Amino acid sequence: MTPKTPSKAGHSSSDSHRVPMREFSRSLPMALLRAREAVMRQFRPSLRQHGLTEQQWRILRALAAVDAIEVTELAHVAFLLGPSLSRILRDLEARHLIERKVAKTDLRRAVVSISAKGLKLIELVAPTSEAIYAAITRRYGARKLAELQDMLRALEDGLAGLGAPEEGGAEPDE
Amino acid sequence: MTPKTPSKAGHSSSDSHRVPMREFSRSLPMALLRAREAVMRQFRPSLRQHGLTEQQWRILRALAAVDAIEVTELAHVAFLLGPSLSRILRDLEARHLIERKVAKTDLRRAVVSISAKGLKLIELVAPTSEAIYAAITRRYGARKLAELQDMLRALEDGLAGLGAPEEGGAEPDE
DNA sequence: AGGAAGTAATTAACATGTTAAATGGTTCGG
DNA sequence: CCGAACCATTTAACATGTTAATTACTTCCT
Repeated sequence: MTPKTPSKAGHSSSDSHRVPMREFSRSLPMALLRAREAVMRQFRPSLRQHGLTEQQWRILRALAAVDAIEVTELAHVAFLLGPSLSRILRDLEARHLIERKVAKTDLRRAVVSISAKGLKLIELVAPTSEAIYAAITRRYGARKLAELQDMLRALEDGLAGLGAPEEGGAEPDE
Repeated sequence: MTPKTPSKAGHSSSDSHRVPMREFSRSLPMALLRAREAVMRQFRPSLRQHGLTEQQWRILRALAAVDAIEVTELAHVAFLLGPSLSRILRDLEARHLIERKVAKTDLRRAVVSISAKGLKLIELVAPTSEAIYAAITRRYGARKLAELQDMLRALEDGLAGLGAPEEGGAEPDE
């Protein structure tokens, strides 16, 4: 039925050119990407049904947990770069899901908060989202999931200062 | 150092609005995203120095491992969606890093292969890339790294058929 | 005070992610 | 042999990732 038979178009592992490199499917970035995609694939349809992208949902959730927050701090919390955040906030504000005002003490800073409409949307989406998360947890095992998260955090922390030049410390040579 | 002192702007955990939701920083998608970003942050500067994006590098590496490959299969291997791959192949071909020709047996299919120039570029970048990977492995521990990869693959496999409707097979109930 | 340097946010420009639609080619049933 | 259904690839349209440049405001130094 499915003519999905590979093993054609030439040969299996024809290394006519061969550079000494990792097998690629075994690379850590690829493994992380694939795992994350497998997870997000579960959530995207539900979010899309409510007109939200993954990043917009991240922002709303972050806002729902606080009274108000400055843009820079929001970028940090939601793990988004400034330019992305800027565009998304413009859009969410136009949809009246958030509110924005300038800080009184520093006119450069903007303070963002979620609106009543935004809260209503969250309350609408949250149950499905939590159900999906619960299903994933059941499938993978709560214990194992916690362990995975620990290992991911350890990886992140371990790499925190590898190629990143320490500010305040002179770089030996160059 | 880091004036990352929260606990201002009102209060610490001001739950003026509170929706029953996971703490967010503890969400699996976020953990995977952060970990992957920490890893990629190590590679990007080197790739950028050679005028390559992460995805372009993925494609060149995949091509270096085979003689030739069809576009659909390449998309699968490099974990890219069709439209992205289409654009990138156009660009790489214009830079003469790859070559493309139509399949003789099926005029719809295109067959792609790496060029001599592309191979030279890979040989130029690979040493640095491998050195970075080695540094990460040392930092995190080879054993632990292998374990992490196993857990990531298990997660991916476990989620393979959760929300995806099985074609031809009825979904029992859970 | 006043200009140099620094900072917060946005804008610009290009590359990719994501879904839908279009294009060109193939296969199959009648 | 012809059209319907199907398939591989590309194009379209919009949202985000990523780095550099701008803009507006603030601080600091003399």
